[in-house]
Amino acid sequence: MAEYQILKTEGRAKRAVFHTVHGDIQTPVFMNVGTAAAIKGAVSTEDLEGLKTQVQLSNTYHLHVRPGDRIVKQLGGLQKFMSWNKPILTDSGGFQVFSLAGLRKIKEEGVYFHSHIDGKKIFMGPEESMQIQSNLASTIAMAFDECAPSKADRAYVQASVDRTTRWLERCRVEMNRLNSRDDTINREQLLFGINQGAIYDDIRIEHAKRISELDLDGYAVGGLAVGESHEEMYHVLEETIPYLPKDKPTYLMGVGTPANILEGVERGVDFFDCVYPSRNGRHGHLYTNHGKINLFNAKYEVDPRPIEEGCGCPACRRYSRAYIRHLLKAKEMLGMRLCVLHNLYFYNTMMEEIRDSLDKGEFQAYKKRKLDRMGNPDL
RNA sequence: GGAUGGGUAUGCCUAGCGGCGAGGGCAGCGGACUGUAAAUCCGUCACACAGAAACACCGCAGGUUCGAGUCCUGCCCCAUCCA
Repeated sequence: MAEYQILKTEGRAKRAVFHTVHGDIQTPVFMNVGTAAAIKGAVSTEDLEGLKTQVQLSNTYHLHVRPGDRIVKQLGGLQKFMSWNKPILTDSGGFQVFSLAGLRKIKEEGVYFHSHIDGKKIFMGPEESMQIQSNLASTIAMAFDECAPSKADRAYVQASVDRTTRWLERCRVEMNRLNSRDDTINREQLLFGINQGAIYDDIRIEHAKRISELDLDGYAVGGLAVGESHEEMYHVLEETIPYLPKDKPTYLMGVGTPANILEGVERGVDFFDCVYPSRNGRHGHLYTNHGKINLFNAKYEVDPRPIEEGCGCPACRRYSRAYIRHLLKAKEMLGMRLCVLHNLYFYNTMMEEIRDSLDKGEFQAYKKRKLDRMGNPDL
């Protein structure tokens, strides 16, 4: 059984440790996203060891489609498969209900997808999602939910949230059953519930109260950063998190920019994840303490400086902006790789700084300094 | 000297075969991306402009035609082959 231990608080911000069978997670933490059991951009497990990565996130839907969760199970689970012996969180497929909206139908029993790879029919309900995640043997499994678009109307959101609640109850029963089976690889697999409700405070709060009664291992706020404004997102966090269990970790799914993370920590979030550092890295957008830069821009053509002065990442320790820009323009794999390494290092380092500042009771000061230096609040 | 095939916009390649203010691609330049259908996508890429108003070049010069990038003639380049 996992233990969530709060070490320090500052306002609603929390500094904690989450003890799991796969090791401790120091929070607040940014999980590095490797959807298909790999962080895109040719990032290896060895790389991650030098990037302060604590947790990797992989995806139920994608790994079910390819290579197949049974194959991963045969090979000893995702940790062995990927050669990563630290915690892994698997997303449930709930986000694909949103992102693959054109390829699926939602029913009470679950969701019928057409595979984005070959069009094959795939059914995924709460039980299937739990079975797949159990086969993958991740440290933390996410409940199967519907991530509804932020602009969905009230009636739709209410119906969707009610269904997500029923699904959550089914997830819990199924996860308990799977964890008690002898042939389950990780019999201590944790289950996090997901709060939904778009930007309707009352639906969010009501749902938070409902799922809190289920005594799950952690609670996520989902359905944010899907079209609403930053203000709306922060408002939802302020209104909703107080109704989630204080003695369990809180996870803000799919978020976000460095500024989003600082605002999230302030409102009580422990876990974050986002494709930004990896995707933006592949696209040549680099995070620095003085704002985001686009290495494709002509002004970096003869820039001999590293991406960021003083940065300890593998890209900044050796290479110039001009060289990496050349690699990107020449479509050399190394270019993307170095950029992704830098961005992950930037994010993971920022989380380390956040934890340090919380330890010292100086989070507010740190946050202000960081945001001032980065300039653009949307970063 | 002869034969054949070509020359398409401020860079490169290419579509066009009588209605073209000329379509694509690459390169360039800029932008987007939030639990990853993304090494992707979008914009821009002579000047100007959506107007009975403009007209800067489709190797160059003529010609045929209501109308020519497209057909004809000559010339200039390029490529390949033959002397």
